Amino acid sequence: MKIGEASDLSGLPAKTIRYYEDIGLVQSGRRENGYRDYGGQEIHKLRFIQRSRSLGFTVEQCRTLLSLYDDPDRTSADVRALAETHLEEIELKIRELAGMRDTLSQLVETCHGDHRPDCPILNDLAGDAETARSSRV
Amino acid sequence: MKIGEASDLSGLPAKTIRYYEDIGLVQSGRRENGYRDYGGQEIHKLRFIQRSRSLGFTVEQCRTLLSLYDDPDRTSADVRALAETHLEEIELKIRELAGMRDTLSQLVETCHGDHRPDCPILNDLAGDAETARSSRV
DNA sequence: TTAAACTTTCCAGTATCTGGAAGGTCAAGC
DNA sequence: GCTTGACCTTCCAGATACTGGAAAGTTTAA
Repeated sequence: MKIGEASDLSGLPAKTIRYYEDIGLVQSGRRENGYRDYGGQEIHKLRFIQRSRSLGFTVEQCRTLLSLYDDPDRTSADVRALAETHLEEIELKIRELAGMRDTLSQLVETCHGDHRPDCPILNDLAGDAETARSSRV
Repeated sequence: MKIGEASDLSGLPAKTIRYYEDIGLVQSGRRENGYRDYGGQEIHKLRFIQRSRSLGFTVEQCRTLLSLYDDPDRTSADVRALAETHLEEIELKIRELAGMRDTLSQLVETCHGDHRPDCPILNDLAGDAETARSSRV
C-alpha cells in the first residue's frame, strides 16, 4: 500500500512516516515508480511507534523498544526498566507542572483582572514579594 | 557589572543572557573593551524573565509580560488573561501526562521484570490488547 | 485531455537554549 | 615583562520531533 493508506492505518501523518524512514526507524519498500510501499509488517511497526509515542516515549526510546520487541532473547526486565525510567520522568514533569499550576492559580486568583494597572501577578514576577503578598490578602 | 555577575544575580546562564539579547529581550550596554555591561535595571529584567520562565511562560509570553510591566496604562485584566491562558495550557499538559502515567504504571505493574522475554508492556505497544489484558490478570 | 489527488525530494523553520571553537582582555603572581 | 587562568567576545552547529512549503513527477477519474 502507499503512504497515504499507511498513514490512515497507523494514525501517523505521511510526513512523519517519511521522517521516521529518514532517521532509520521504519524502512519501506519502493515501487517501480518510486513510491514507498508498505505491508503488514511495516504498518505494525508504525502502529507500535504511534502507541509508544502517545505514551510519551522519545523517538530514541521507541527505537530501543522496537529492537527489544524484535529480539527473542530480550528480558522483560529490560523493557520494564526502560518503562520505569520513563515513568519517573513523567512523574517528575507532572510535579514540576503542578508546582507551576499551584503558584499560577494563586496569583490568578488574587489578581482583580479589571481595568486598573495594579497586578499581583506582575508584582510577583518582579520579585516584589511584599507587594505581591499584601495583594494576596 | 559584567555578564558573569549578572548571571549569578539573575540565576540565568551567561549563554542564556546572550541569547536573550540576541532575540531582543534584554539589551545591555557595552564597555570600551566590548564587554557587556549590566546595571540594576537589566538585572531586574533578567530576574523577571527567570521567574516567568520558571512558571512555564514561553519566551514570547515573557516578552509580553515585560511590556505589560513597563506599560503604566496596562490593565490587570490583560495580565490575568495571559496568566489564565497559560494556566489552562499547564493543566491540559498535566492531564495528558497523568493519562500516560496511569497507563504506564499499570503496564509496569503487570510486567514481571524478570529474565523471561514475555512482557505485557511490549504486548500493549504491539496492539495485542488480548495478550496484554490476559497478562494483566 | 485535463484536473484533482497523490506521490517524490529537499530545504527551512519551530522553541529554547547549549556546546564548542577561536580568539581578545584583564588581573595576579613570579 | 611575561605567563597563566579566568573571564569575555562572536559565530556555528546541534538537540527534539516534527511541520510547512516549493517544485516536480504519477496516477486516477471525469
